[in-house]
Amino acid sequence: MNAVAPTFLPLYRQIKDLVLRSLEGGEWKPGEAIPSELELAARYRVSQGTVRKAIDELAGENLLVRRQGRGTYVATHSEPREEFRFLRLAPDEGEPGPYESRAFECRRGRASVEAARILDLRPGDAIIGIRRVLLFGGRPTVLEDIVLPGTIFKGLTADRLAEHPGSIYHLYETEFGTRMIRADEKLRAAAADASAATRLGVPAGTPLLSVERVAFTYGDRPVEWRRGLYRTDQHYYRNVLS
Amino acid sequence: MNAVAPTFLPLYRQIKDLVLRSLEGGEWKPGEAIPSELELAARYRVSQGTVRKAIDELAGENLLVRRQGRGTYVATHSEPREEFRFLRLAPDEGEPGPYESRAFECRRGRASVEAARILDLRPGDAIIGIRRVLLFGGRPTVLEDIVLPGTIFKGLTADRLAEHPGSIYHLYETEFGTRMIRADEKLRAAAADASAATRLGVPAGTPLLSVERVAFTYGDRPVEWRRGLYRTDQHYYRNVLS
DNA sequence: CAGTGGTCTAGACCACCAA
DNA sequence: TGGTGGTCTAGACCACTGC
Repeated sequence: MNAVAPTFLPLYRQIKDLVLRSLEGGEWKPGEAIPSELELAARYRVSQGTVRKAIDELAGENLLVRRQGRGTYVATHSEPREEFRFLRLAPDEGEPGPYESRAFECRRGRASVEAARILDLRPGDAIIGIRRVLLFGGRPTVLEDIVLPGTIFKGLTADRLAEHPGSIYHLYETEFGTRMIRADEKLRAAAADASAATRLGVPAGTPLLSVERVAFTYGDRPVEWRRGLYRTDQHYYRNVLS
Repeated sequence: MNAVAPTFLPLYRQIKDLVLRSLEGGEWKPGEAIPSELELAARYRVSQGTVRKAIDELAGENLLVRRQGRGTYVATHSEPREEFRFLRLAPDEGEPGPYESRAFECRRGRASVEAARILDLRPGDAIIGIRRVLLFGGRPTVLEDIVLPGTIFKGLTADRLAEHPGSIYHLYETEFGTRMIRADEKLRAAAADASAATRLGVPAGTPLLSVERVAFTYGDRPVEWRRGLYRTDQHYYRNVLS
């Protein structure tokens, strides 16, 4: 928006961009190790310290994971520590536990004007719509509507959703080569309508937490739009202000 | 909790702790500049690079602010950029604007068992309870109950709240020498009870966003507990997952 | 033991700001 | 113009991992 053109781009920033391009292009895949700092320094003709600073920033943005004595790895949504990075629901009592996802709808459609604006498409472009419920301890707790660009996620069906273990972002990553790296959320309180009430097993009118999310992949490209309705009678949405 | 005793404490970590102690002890006050990197390097008998890494971390935690060509400053809640770090309410249309705070209650009391647990006090210890409404564009939007330890905030009255411009954290900082550096929040959806409905000018039963916060000062000491009820018909709570 | 990331240093130079 | 933070280098050594 109001970004000022930098008068000067430090070397380590340029190196960071080069590494980013390799990540984006799939030269190193999620879960794999990238070359050692000394190798990268030789490749780019800079000192180890400069590579180090570039990698530091990428690790800070959760794109890479450093492991002392072993190497630096491309982050992946299959790691347990990533499991609750994008799902900030915690139970009132005890630790966040496993959940079950039940997708009850998955169909192709056309982007509305709003969906097109948000996902940077044109109205009428192919999209895929998913509706699902998340169950914690067998209890329906989250009802979600997910909208995806059809071109990227072509071939995504309810069956493939059901087959796939783990988080949906893990599926995006392994099956469609699209890694989510950041998301913006807008939270509101809303009353359950008849449909949501039925799906979540609460009376109509029950206050629910409405969570609208736009998720981005490399280069700040929006590739997922979803709206969730959360029951918050036995869970809460946790956040840290720092 | 399950932190492993580090077998080895890097030098820059020790320097960081020393700087932290000076901040905590008030050697450098909010808004002031701390000594230059070279001065600190001389004081602690380490290289500039080591001081640099320590300061980098403190700046990353929003305790210090670097300003190229000028120096490094102690962060303060009086800066505009801090204004919305702890208030994540944004209007549906337009940019976050100024708001007005009306404290309609401010009284001394005794800590309940729950308040004592959360604020690390003993039940019956002195506390101060504040109730206030935040107005955006003249419209009541947030209703908050704030609980503070009486020993730290002795002498806080409704008048002083009313006199003070800017955010309440700015007041804590300037009047009571207590700087908030981090907060945990738990979000839920709740229905407006009669009292909240009146204060916020909505029908009873209206879904509201419930935000419970525990805020911490240096050393992870909890010093504020509050619960807010947010109208979300023209505003939303923004969050970034990264 | 070899290889990786992590720390620390000393010094040079650059970009930015205030006076 | 001097002082501050910001970048970059080269090299030494330490801590951790896996073979």
